[in-house]
Amino acid sequence: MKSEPSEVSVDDALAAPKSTVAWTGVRNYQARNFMRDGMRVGDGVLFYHSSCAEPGIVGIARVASTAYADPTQFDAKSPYFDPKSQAEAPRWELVDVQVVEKTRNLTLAELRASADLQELTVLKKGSRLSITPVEPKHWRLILKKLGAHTQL
DNA sequence: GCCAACGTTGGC
DNA sequence: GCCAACGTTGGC
Repeated sequence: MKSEPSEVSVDDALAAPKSTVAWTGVRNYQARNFMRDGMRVGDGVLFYHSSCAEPGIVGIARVASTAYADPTQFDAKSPYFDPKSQAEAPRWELVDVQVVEKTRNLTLAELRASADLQELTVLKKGSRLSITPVEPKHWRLILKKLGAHTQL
């Protein structure tokens, strides 16, 4: 899951109550569907910093809730406000994400240089989605490269 | 700031 | 349903 550190960094998430943040602001249907249909409480998450000096995976997290309506879509003052979304039929949903471990920055350059990660969705050409699935084999490889203590 | 590679919108 | 125009993402 990508986050711009200027918005919410892994340190911001760690500093939040229970190291948990609501993953607000996803405004892409495919990414929303991954959260709504593809995630279960306890699933592992790779916390990725994007649009910054050194993009890369900076932490391990877990899905901490099932999907629910993203409140920012109804907040006229929020940059994520969606005037077309109706309270009875919210367009946008989110999950809570709990950081389990802050890791070193496994940089995008390092990911791209890894022969065994070439099929990772987020590395594919044209991949812009802020949320992409990770195959179990890639998950294991990445945790190893991160030197993670966590086993999820 | 540039720009490739998307996704969305809306006229027809 | 088509598709041009526009908007966004995100690395560089």
